Amino acid sequence: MTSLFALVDCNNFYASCERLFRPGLNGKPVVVLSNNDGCVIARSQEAKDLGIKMGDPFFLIREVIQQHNIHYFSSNYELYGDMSTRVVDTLRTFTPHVEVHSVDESFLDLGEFKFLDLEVYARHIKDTVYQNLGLPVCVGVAPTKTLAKIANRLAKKSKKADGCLILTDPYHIEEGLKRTAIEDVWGVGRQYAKFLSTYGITTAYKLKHTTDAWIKKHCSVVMLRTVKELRGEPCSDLEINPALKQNICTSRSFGKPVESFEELLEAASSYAAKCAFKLRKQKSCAKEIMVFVMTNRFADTPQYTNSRKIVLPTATNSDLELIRYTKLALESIYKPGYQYKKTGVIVMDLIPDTNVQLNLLDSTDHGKQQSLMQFLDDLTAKFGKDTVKVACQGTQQKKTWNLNRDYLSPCYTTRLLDILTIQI
DNA sequence: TCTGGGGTCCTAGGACCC
DNA sequence: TCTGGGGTCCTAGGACCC
Repeated sequence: MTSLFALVDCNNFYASCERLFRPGLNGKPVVVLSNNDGCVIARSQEAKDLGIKMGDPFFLIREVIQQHNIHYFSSNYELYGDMSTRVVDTLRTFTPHVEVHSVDESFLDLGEFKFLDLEVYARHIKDTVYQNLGLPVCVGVAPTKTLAKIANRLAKKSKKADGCLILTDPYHIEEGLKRTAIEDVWGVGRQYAKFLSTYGITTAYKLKHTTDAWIKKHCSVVMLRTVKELRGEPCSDLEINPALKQNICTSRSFGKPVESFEELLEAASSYAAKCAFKLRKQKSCAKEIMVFVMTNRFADTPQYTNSRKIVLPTATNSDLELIRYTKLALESIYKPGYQYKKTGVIVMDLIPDTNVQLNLLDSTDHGKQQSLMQFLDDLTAKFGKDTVKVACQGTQQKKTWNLNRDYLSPCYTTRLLDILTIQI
């Protein structure tokens, strides 16, 4: 009984989403920028062809952008998240066995379909997503997830494949691996690619034919799994119900440097509230909280980075509680006179919210907190985020520490309420 | 002026126990 | 003063992914 996986991957996902609602941009170069419009995180094919690289700082490529009339957007995660959900909904009409691997990639277990004409089936998936949503995807099918990744990549690159590639025939697998550079193998990062190359292992094919003993000795058990997957031996199953997160982190770089404690606290409190919201969404409570601050490592100014972890007396997912300890932590690491660039809040040691053990020395009324947060979440669901918040998150509309998002597209598919509010 | 954010998994080494 | 070895738990840090 051999296994069979499909990897469905949206092409240039963020750029494609931006283009959906601006059909005039079809065929034109488009890039999407990271938070604070810092660097390029997505490119349309035309932008790639112009030599724009992933991670290129925006300010360094301004000239190229103007010269070739490249269209650029601030990242609009509301839009991408919504489109992502719709893609997955479409994929689930093919099989319930879908692993949402990232915002633009899903694995499908096609084990039950191996007697179908896979070529036809894969193309049907691709065409259906395009018909329903207008988003182009590529489909790679193979006996393991690692091979499906490679099939998908070849499907994207090869004109002949035209977006769909079935990699099940042993001869085709070998040929595919020969055409895959070592750094393009899933699980081989920059460090290992460099290391393996020094031993002449420069392709997926050569990696596949390296002995287990050598891999174990020089690499890791993780790499060994990758090698086995290249040989067609599945080491990773579909994860349909993802495990609850073990840590949740919310952090941002500031639009402008921040010096005052008050502003830093506004930002950190907002991130703590965001963590609390994410905790409630997965029905967890945190037993520890960590707050960090850092200055701009690229700037020629005095540098300072520090963090403080606090073990909470009672596990919680309340905005108020987490903000209280965020403030304590921040007070203990804040030093005046520095230009802070970033702060963040990480909640750790998460447990199900039904397993919270009360602490006798803790005087907080947790029942009251819980109903307050439920009420707050209801308000948010009804009226949008930040309808109600804790005062130290700040009340000014435009905060100095806010993100720069100067080139934001409208949230076409969500945020109806915002649009209404503006019109009123 | 301007360089992202949010995760996972594994390993090594120290502390501690018996 | 000499002085073993194995197990567990925790933490920090590295590598990777998208």
